[in-house]
Formats: sequence, C-alpha cells, structure tokens
Amino acid sequence: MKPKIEDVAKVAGVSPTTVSRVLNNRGYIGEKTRKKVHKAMEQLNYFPNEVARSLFIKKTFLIGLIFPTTSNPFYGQLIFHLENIAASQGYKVLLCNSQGREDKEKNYLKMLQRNQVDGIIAGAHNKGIEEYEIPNLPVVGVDRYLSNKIPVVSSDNYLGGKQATQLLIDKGCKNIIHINGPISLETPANLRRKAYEDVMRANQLTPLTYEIDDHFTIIKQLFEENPQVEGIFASDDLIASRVMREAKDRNINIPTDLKVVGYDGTETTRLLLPELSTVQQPIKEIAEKAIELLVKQMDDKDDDIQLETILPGKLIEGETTGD
Amino acid sequence: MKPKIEDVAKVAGVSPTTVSRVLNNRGYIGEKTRKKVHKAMEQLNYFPNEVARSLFIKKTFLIGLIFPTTSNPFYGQLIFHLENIAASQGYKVLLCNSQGREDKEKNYLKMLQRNQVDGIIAGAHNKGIEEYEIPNLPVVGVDRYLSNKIPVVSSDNYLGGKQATQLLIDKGCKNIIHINGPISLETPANLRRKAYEDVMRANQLTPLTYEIDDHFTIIKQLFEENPQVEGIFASDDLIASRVMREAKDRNINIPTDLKVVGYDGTETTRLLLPELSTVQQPIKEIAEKAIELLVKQMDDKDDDIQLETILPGKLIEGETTGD
DNA sequence: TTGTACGCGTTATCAG
DNA sequence: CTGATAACGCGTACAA
Repeated sequence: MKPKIEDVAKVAGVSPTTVSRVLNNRGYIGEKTRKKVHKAMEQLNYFPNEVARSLFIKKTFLIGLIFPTTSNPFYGQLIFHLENIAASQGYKVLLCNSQGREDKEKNYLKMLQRNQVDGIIAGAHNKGIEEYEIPNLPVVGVDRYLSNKIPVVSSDNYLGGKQATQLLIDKGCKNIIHINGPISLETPANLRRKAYEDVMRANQLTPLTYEIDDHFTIIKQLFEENPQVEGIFASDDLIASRVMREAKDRNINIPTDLKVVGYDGTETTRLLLPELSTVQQPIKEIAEKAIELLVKQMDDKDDDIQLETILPGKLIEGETTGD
Repeated sequence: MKPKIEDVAKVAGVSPTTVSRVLNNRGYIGEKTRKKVHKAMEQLNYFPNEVARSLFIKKTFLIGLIFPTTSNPFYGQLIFHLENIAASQGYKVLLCNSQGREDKEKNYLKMLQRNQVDGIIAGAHNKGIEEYEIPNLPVVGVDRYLSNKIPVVSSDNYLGGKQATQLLIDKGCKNIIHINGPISLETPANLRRKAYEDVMRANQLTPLTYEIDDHFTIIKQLFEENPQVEGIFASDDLIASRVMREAKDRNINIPTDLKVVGYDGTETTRLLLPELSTVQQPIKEIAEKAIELLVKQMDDKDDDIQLETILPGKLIEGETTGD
C-alpha cells in the first residue's frame, strides 16, 4: 500500500541502505545512484515513515502542549507562537486542552509519555501536582510553578501589577479595587495582586481584592458594595471588559467616574477593545524562551538551566484610564 | 532506561506476550498473573510505547489539524472543540498553524503524511490545492472546499448572510455595505456575500462590497466614499469591531446613525463586545460533525459519506442594530 | 493458560 | 561508494 524504503530500493535498483543514505544525506553516495533513488521516490510518491524512524532513533520530535484552552485569546496566541517556533526547529506539537481540570491534566501527562514526546510545555495547573517531575523528560512551565526543579517562564507580573496600580494612582484614583482570577498560590500571576497591595500600601491606600467567580456575578457585588470605587485593576482583559460592561449598565462613565486597567493585551483584545488600558504580556518572547529552555534540556543532558525567567511586559495606556 | 515490555515481564516472572495480553485485555489470562503483571508495571512505572505499537498496528490515533492560527478567536474555539472531541474518542491532535500561507500548508501536509496521521481536518486553504486528495488518507474540510471529493462542514453561511442583511433592512437601513474578508471563490464563507447581494437586490437596493486589506485601511476609505452609509454587514466580528471603532472616531453614533452586524459570535467576542449584533456560528456542532465524518471515513473504508454538511447558526441581536 | 519467533519500517554497524 | 544484518518495542500466529 504505502510504499516503503524497500519498494523504493527495488525500483531504483539499489539496496534499502542506499535509499536511507540518500534520504538522510549520510555517507558518500554516487551522483548517479542519488538521482536514481530520487526519481524512484517521486515515482512512488514515497514518504519516509517517521513512526519507524522514531522507534529506532528514540526521538519523536514531538512536544506536548498542556494549557487550559485555545479558546482563550491569551492561550490561543501563546500556543500559536509555541507551535510556530517549534515548527521552525523541526518539532511538532501535540495539543492538550486541560480545561483547568486536574484529572484531564494527569491523563494528558500519561498520554504524552506513552507517545514518547521529547518534551512538555505546560501552563495548566491547579495545585502542586508532582506528576510533572518525570525522569528524563524535559518540562517547562509557563506562568505556572510546576515544581521547584522545573524551569518557569513568565512575564514580569510583579512589575505589571505595579505599573497598573501606579497608573490608576497617577490618574488620581484613591479608591482602587483589584479583581483577581481564581487564586492559587503557585502561580506567578498572583504577583500581580501582591504588587497591587504593595503599591497601595506604599501610597497609604487600602487594598481590596475581589476574587472572580465563574459567572462574573462578583462584579455586580463589587459595585454594590463599593459605590465610591474610582479605579479597578482587573487581572485580565476579559474581566476588565465585564467591568466596563457593568459600569455602562450602571451609567458610570469611564474614564470620568471610573478608570479601568486590564492585563494580557492579546491581539484579539487590542483589536476588539482598543480603548482598554492594559499590561501587555510579551507572549511571543515567552514562547521563544520556553522553547529555548526546552530544547536546551533536550540537548544538553542535565546541564543546569535557569529555573526562572521573567520577561518584561508593556503598559499600554488607553482611554479607560483617560486624559 | 525506559522500561519496556520485556522488563515488566522479567519482574513479573512471565513472558513478554503475557504482559502484552494483560495490557490489551486479549485472550485468557490467570487472575494471579494479571495481578503480578500490574504490580510489576507500577513498580517499574511502565508506560507502553505507542510509537512501537503504532508501527505494528499501522494506526497512530493521530489527527492533523491545519488552520490559519489559534490566535484568532474563531479558530481558537473551533480547535479547542476539535481537540476535545477527538480526545474523548481516543485520538490525539497534531496542531498546524498555516497562517494562510500555501507553502506552509503544503509542508504541513507532507509532515502529517510522514507522521502517519490517521486523518486530517483542515480549514486553511488559499487556492485549489489538490494536494489534499491523498489516497487512503481521510480528510475533512471546515468552511473550505478542498476538493470535490472531500467532505466539507460549515455553518449555513447563506442563511447567515441573509439574516444579517435582512436585520439591517428591517431596522430601516437602505444604504447597506458589506465588508468581506479576502476573497477566494472556494470558500463557503463567500456565500455570506452572495446572500447579502441577493437580499439587497430582492429589496431593490444596490449591493456594495468592500474587500478587507491587511491593515483595515479600507474601512476609512469606505466611510469617506460613503458618508451616507446606514448599515454595515461585516463578514466577521473583528472587522465589525474595527468598523465600530472607526465610526466612533468619526462621531457617527451606533445604532442611531449606523447599524452594524458582524459574524462568528465566538465566546471571546461575545464577552468583549456583547453589544455587537452578530451571526453566531455553531462552532461546537461543526467540530462534532467534522470529527464524526473523519472517523467514519477511517472506519468504514470507502463507504460513501455526505459531501456537504451545513449547520444553522444563530442570529444574535445586540445594541449595534439598536432599539 | 503461557511462551517463541517473526515482522512492522527505519537506521547504525560493519564488511566489501 | 554500496550492501547485508541486527536492533528499536510491541503484537500476533503458532506451538507448547
């Protein structure tokens, strides 16, 4: 059915070894035989079988990607870059949407091991799963601590949180509230909150953080409990968008009565909500660094690599922090 | 290093065959030996090697996904569902971001063949590439005609275009302009335009279509050339968002002076731009149908399958079509 | 019920 | 410069 190396060999009138040599440019081969082999391959429409190849060389050039969901613009864009960069280095990508579910995550982890991936990049993680410490399997975390032995790449969340909060203060807000995603202490993203609290206190202001729930109902509650709120720093742009919506429904003018800053600054949110001030994450750079760290682990066996990489983001001032 | 079936056999004190049997639940095995083998597998932290397995059974349970980019909310969400459904049926997913580039697309196609994927789902496509007609390799197109032998799944683009246009007319618009993505005759999405033109003519109105360029500059031009425009039907929500932005910059009030309808209605755009009227695509249903058609091709050899599947979308009326 | 031998398609090794 | 052979890890006849 599918032609194999042996079929090509037969047609070209050489041995399978020679075909393999032509295929991989290994050793010396006569120019005439090389031509013959190439012609035979075209004639049969031959494609090398990577599965057999992988079995032999014990390398699949596969990278597993475990993230909550490509539906989310941040992860969608991150995964785009990861795949892109991986492809440019000859690696393929196995996509896993864990949806923030620990059971799915563990199953994916097993699946990836069975499939002999050369490495894993993960940004989905609930608690302190130790399943990620897999002997001889390189792993890199993105915006998530996976273990104290696994390198993490993230944007400078502390700086970002600081800049966002400071911007609101600079614009004259005193009553500033922070809305956080679901709290899990292991994520660097929580540094956004810490930065917010530090900056508030440094300015003799009282920090107040709300934690988001699945249906954003907490936002209504926030406005009801704090009618005097002047500034809101949301831990991502989607939440910020809901805040803006709620403010509109309550006839609260942005930026006059309320100023809003989000976080992430993905292509999509920049396009759909250009007026939103936000801290833009260096998504492409994060992807590049993650791949770099992964490939380094795959190549240099147990060389010591940098455990934490923090990339600076960029504060974008839009109309929601006004004037 | 990594334990193989033979190592497990040794520890359990049985033959490799027996281990394989318990692994695949094949044939009769004594309850005691089954226990022993399981214990040995746990002890060694054994994972079956899917690569070797694939080589033997000539099936990889891999599906290749070729789409422009996960960065785009529509594709991001579609890919999420595709992966999800595939996973629930034991299939894994190889992600390919073609970025609308024909050369990348062709390379991915070769790569997927070398990697022995069991099938391909593709929604990225420029012209009439015939590379997709691969003997014995099931393919399904999403919103793109790949060849007249390859099944396509798409939302009811004609109906959607009709509904969008009709909505604008119903709301009192006469001067209605359509903005299209890059035109390629092979895509069902172009039916949106045809529907627009048909409905316009049926109402004694003159259709006028602008084709979007990379940097949306055409939108400015549109407003300058048509100061009297009352309604705009954009072929996706991202374009619609840019239209809204431009209107705002020109102090054109939506919906009073201008009404806007988009297309896609992804989770992200619904969240970020809930005021936008749009035609929501049945993304999950598209994914389900695509997987179903692919799996059917993989199982029933050359059974005749439905070549075209059209799923109805849903018109969502928001504030941009007012009142 | 369990074990032996071979083949899946490829490549490294070693002769020639 | 080219060819024969073994091995990668697993699954299945076939034999025991």
